[in-house]
Amino acid sequence: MIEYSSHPHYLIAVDCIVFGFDGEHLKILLVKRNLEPEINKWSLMGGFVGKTETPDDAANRVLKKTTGLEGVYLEQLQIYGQPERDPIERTLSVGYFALIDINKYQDQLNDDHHAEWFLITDRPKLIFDHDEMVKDARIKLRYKAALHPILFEMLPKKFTIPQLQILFEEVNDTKIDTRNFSRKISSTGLLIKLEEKEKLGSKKGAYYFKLDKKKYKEGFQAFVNLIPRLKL
Amino acid sequence: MIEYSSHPHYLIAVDCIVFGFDGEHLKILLVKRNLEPEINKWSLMGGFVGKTETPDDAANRVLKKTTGLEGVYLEQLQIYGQPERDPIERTLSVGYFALIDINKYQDQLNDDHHAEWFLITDRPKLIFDHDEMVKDARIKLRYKAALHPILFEMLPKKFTIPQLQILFEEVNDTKIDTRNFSRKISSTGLLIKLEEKEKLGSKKGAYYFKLDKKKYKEGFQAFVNLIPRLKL
DNA sequence: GCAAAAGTGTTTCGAATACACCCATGA
DNA sequence: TCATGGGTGTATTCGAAACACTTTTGC
Repeated sequence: MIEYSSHPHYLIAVDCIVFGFDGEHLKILLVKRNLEPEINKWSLMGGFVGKTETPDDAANRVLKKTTGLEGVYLEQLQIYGQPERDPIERTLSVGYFALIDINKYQDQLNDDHHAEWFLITDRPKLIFDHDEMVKDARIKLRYKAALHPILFEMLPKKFTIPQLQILFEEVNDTKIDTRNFSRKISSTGLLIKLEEKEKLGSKKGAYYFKLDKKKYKEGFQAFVNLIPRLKL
Repeated sequence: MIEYSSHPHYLIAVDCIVFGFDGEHLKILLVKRNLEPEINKWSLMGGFVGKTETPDDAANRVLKKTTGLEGVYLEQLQIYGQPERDPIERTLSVGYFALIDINKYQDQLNDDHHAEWFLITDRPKLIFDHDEMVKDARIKLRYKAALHPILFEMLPKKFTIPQLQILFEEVNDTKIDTRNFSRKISSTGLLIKLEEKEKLGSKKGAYYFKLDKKKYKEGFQAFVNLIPRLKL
């Protein structure tokens, strides 16, 4: 029988950076690690890739198990493979980032899984190389969001233009001109204006919009250039 | 002692898609696989990730060993992890793509390593999921090259604007207006015009240019929008 | 009536495009 | 002298950016 005899074998893990938006700030979801080493330290949600799974499968499974989320936006970041990144045993980890609507899942999260949201700008130190992963994920999110309308994945079904703008500003760490922003967003044709108004954020109230799902799918691959000027 | 007892371990490989440009066409470098299974079939250059290596290290090593190339542009593509992608034993592979100047290395390649260049548009069927990797690499190359000046990595030290334009056209599978292209390229400030002319391609001859290395490094992260209109 | 946020319109500027002719040279 | 590819200039269009006022309504 043929075999790749002498080559070493390693554990393969996945780690998920979950981004969310609460209407004001960009946040990430963290859990307290439940195994040694580094037990009870803050960590990304991770798990090992099973025998019959692809890394994508594993990431989806881990996400479902730790957070109850299913069918969310999930994208591969890169592989992390420093030989000593896990002190116990060599483990290569495939980083993923996910985008979710915080509000939709908040209840289950707090109750069932001991996961907690942190401001992206004010989060605890994480185990292993997870801080590096978060940093990379943030850069990639920014990069991607500058060209593709993925940020809608973090908003509820109904949302207002001001909310959307704050999200863009958070992700890109910048201020955007209200008038130019709303014109640009309108020109994408991705939004459908609703009758209803949101009245919590202001006296006047802001109209709700929803995504035009069909156009969203069609236009997803198109470059849209949504950010005034991408600063790196 | 702590251990991650029961989780499965796998082989980790790297596979390199090497792009080159011969002045007329975009090409990729392939080798005949020298081990079972699929021995003597065309394949990407690959190898296993050693105990003390990162995947990046392994990719560089493989590239050096099979082609003699060192210090070339190398970027991680993604991980390929279908459980059955290698029929012998589960192996996850990290795909990389490299950009090199064909002419610089052509001699060593043919003599030492049995590697061969193929037109990207006319290449043999590859083993395992390598065709998928090539397809993905091409898309990523196009995407990246639309925003970053990476294509210079495939040109010799001295090159002409017409050569550069052909390269852009090949990568993007499109035709570009000569006048607009040269203006756009000039406006980047990345090129330095030389006295010397290239006389092989035409009677009149075309001026050689070289890269302004300093500006290239500075401007690498900046978006430059080098392609007239990116068609997806 | 006033504070606070929402919503909208115009002008300016620069980049992208479309387009056509002259130049230099070897054959 | 002519065929071949190299090199350049201009007008137009479109999108990006800068900029300020009016509207609504809860308090």
